[in-house]
Formats: sequence, C-alpha cells, structure tokens
Amino acid sequence: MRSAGATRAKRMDTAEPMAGEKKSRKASKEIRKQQLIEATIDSLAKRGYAETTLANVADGAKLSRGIVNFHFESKENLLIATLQFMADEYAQHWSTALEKAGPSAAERMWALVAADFDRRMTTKRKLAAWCAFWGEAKSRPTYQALCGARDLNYQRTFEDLCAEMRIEGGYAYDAESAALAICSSMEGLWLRLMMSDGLTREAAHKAAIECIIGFFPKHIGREGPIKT
Amino acid sequence: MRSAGATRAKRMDTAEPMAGEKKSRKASKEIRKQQLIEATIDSLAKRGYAETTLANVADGAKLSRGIVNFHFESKENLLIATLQFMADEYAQHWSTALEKAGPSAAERMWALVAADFDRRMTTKRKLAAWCAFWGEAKSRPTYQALCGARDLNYQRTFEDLCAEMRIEGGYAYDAESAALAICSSMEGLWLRLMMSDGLTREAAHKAAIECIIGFFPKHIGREGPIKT
DNA sequence: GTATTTTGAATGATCATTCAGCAAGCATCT
DNA sequence: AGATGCTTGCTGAATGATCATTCAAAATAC
Repeated sequence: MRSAGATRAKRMDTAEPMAGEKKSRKASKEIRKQQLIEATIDSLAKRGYAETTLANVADGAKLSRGIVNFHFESKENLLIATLQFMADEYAQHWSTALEKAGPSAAERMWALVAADFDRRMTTKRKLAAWCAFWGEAKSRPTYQALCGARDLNYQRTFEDLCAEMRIEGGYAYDAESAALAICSSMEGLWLRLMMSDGLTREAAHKAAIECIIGFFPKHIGREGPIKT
Repeated sequence: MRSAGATRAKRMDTAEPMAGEKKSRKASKEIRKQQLIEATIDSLAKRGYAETTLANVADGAKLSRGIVNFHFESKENLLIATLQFMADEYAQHWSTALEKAGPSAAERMWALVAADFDRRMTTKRKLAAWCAFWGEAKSRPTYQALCGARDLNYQRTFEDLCAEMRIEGGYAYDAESAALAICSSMEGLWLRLMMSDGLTREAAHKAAIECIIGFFPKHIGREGPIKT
C-alpha cells in the first residue's frame, strides 16, 4: 500500500489550485467522495455487487480501510451515492443531447437514441455497474426508486415524441406501446453489450435505429431523421 | 421450524408412487435437490443475490442448515444448478411453443413472442431470479456462459425467421439487426416487468407485438400472423 | 443388521463498523 | 518568521456479526 504522503501529494497535484480557505477543504471532501464512488463503480464492474467489499473499494482508491465509513457512514450509503451519481450523469447526458437536437420530433428522437449509445455511456465498466444494481433492485426499494427515476422522465419524453410523430404520420399503434418497446429495446441492448463480447456498440446502435425506423418509417431513415 | 417427519410426509404425498426399490432412493434425491432449487429461486426473488444465504434456502425448504452442502457440496454449485434449471426450463418452453406453431415464419415468430410472455414464464419470482443472475453474470464466467447459452439458439432461430420474412417481404434492413432489436426488446421488457409494478404482462406483450409489426408489416398484424 | 439421509452445533473465514491515535491544514499569537 | 493550539482528514488494528462449511450423532430407509 502507498503511504499517506504519496496519496496526498497526488491529490494536491490534480485538485484545484485552492483559492479560498474554506473552499479548499470542502472541495477536498467532495473530491474524495467522488474518488470513492469511482472506485466503487470499478469494483462493481470487476467483481459484481455481491463480491464488492469496502476493502476492495478502499484499495481501489489507494486509501485505507476505514475511509468509506468516514465519508459515507455505511456501505449502503456509498452504494446509494454511487447509483445516484450514475443516474444523475445519465439524466444529464440525455438532457443535454435533447437540448442540442433540432426542433422536430424525429430529430429529437434520433438524438436521444444516439445519446444512449454514446461511447461515454456504453463503457463496459458503466454497463456492468448498472446491471449490478438492476440485479439487486427488485429486493431493495431504494435502488428500485433510483433506477425507476432514471426512466420516468426519459420514458415520458419518449412517449411525447412518439405521440407527436404518430399523429403526424397516422401510425396505427398507441404511443405508449411504441415508447415502451423502443425504450425496452435499448435497455435490452445495453444488457447484451455488457454480457456478450461479440456485440459492438455500433451494431447495437444500428439495431436500435432499425427499431425506430420500424415504428416511424415516414419520419426516420437509416441515415437520420427525414427532413420534410 | 417444522419437524422432519412432517416434511417427509408432505414429500411422499406429492412425489411419485415409488415403484422400484433403487429408483425410489434416487428419485428422493432428485426431488430433494429440486426442492432446494425452488427454495433458492424464492430467496433470489425475495432477497436478491447478495442477501441469499444457505440458511435462507434451507429455511425456505423447511430443512436443516447443513442440507445444501450435503446435496450440492457448495453454495456455488447450488446457484449454478439453479441457473441451469431455469435455462433448461426456458429453452424447453420456447422449443415446445415452436413445435406447436404453424409452418410459416410469421406464425412461428408470433408463437415465440407469445411464449416469452406466457404467464408461466413472467412470474415476478422467475423474472427476479433471472435478473439476479444477470447482475452477477459479468463477473462470473459460469453464469455468463449459462445466460449466453440461453440466447444462442433462441437468437439464431429468431435470425432465421427474420431472414425468411425479409426475403419474402423485401424489407430493407438486415436480418441480424432485426433479430437483435426484437430479442433485446423482449429482454428489456422482462426487466421492466420485474422492476416496475405499473407494467402488466399484457401491456408488455402488446409492446413486443408492435415491435415485430414494425419490422414485418406484411407478415404480422395486431391480431396475429397474416395468412396469405 | 447396514447404508443413506438429515440434523444442528461447532469452526473458521470474511467483512462492515468502530475508534483511538496520528498527520496535515490553518489561524492566532509572539 | 516561528511557535502553539485547534479542526479536519485519515489510518489501521480491534471488534463483533454473519455466514459457508464440516462433521459427529441421530433418524430413517432398506
């Protein structure tokens, strides 16, 4: 194990220049928390939920054993904070993509799908961490709530887009079913990206695009949203 | 805890009539193993993977603490046997559905999708158990292999059906992407069935049907495969 | 009778949590 | 500037709880 001095030196290298007096302390605390969350994601990806121990996390962060309980009070709190972080990051990511997209429903849906298969989101590491939480969500209300909140806005946004295109295109199905099928498909593709080594991010993205083309053939083509 | 006598009496009620002398012993062993596997699925569904202990399983089966190690040697063996059992059952289920289906690709696909949302397969109990294993599959090669084997034949069958209809209908996409999108969608729907209380089996099945209609509009309609 | 199955207490390993003590940052005083 | 004391952050050994596994003895089947 590394000495405390080395660790601290490293932190000071990477941390901000410490302008204010109170700020530097607070920043340090947040940075340390984030460091532990990243180490938790690493361990979840490497060892899975059941085999992730506080010792693993601490070792991964190159810190001592008691550190997690000092910053998070308990293992459960650490895991909740980790899931919270991933959920926030995910929401932030697709929200930003939506803002940057064009005004039409087709453009917005295309952007949402692209965001879901963005290289930054589909790391094996993050997919595995998501999946670890999914596996435990059934029996843990807190995880279920956080995983569910991930969807709630996303799915509603998706439903609105589906409804808009449905009316424009005169499609026969109902918007809820379409949104459900498409969102589920993307989640299932995430699952497979994580599980099998044979599937690439690009192939998964392509499959998702075929899926939305199936639902909105007048609005979306293989090359992108269809301009009218 | 119940007495051993009561348990055994119950087993003899439900077990086969015990014809041969050697056979009855062997049967008893298999029955006891199955009983423990069922208790494991119960515990996975109720408590999740991480919190499932051998004591839970034994209590659930109304048997004593050491029983699992006697029949399965280790906790790991029990879990592998449980996953194996679920995988076999699943494969058996869709294979049977496929055999019973009509000869056309559309009929066969309709039957496969219906099988996936059959009441017997989409119990919260079983979905939760599947999901518990998915969550650990990333870091456990044995689980990964068993979960993957689940797909291998299924997906290949699906790809063949997609390819057949694609040629008949002159659809523009490639069969692999279509099969991937549809299979993933169904897996994602399973995930959601397990997670959220708001989604019903029927709604999930409907969404899956809309998905395949999108891919094969000339072959499949909302009421079933389209006869030509 | 012997062989098989089951029990449940004992064992030892793993792990989360605690906490007394150490180190570093920071302000105040000389 | 250097010394002093206070606060915050961190360490790692100790603690106690949980749990898989073992096994001697008991129960049951044959």
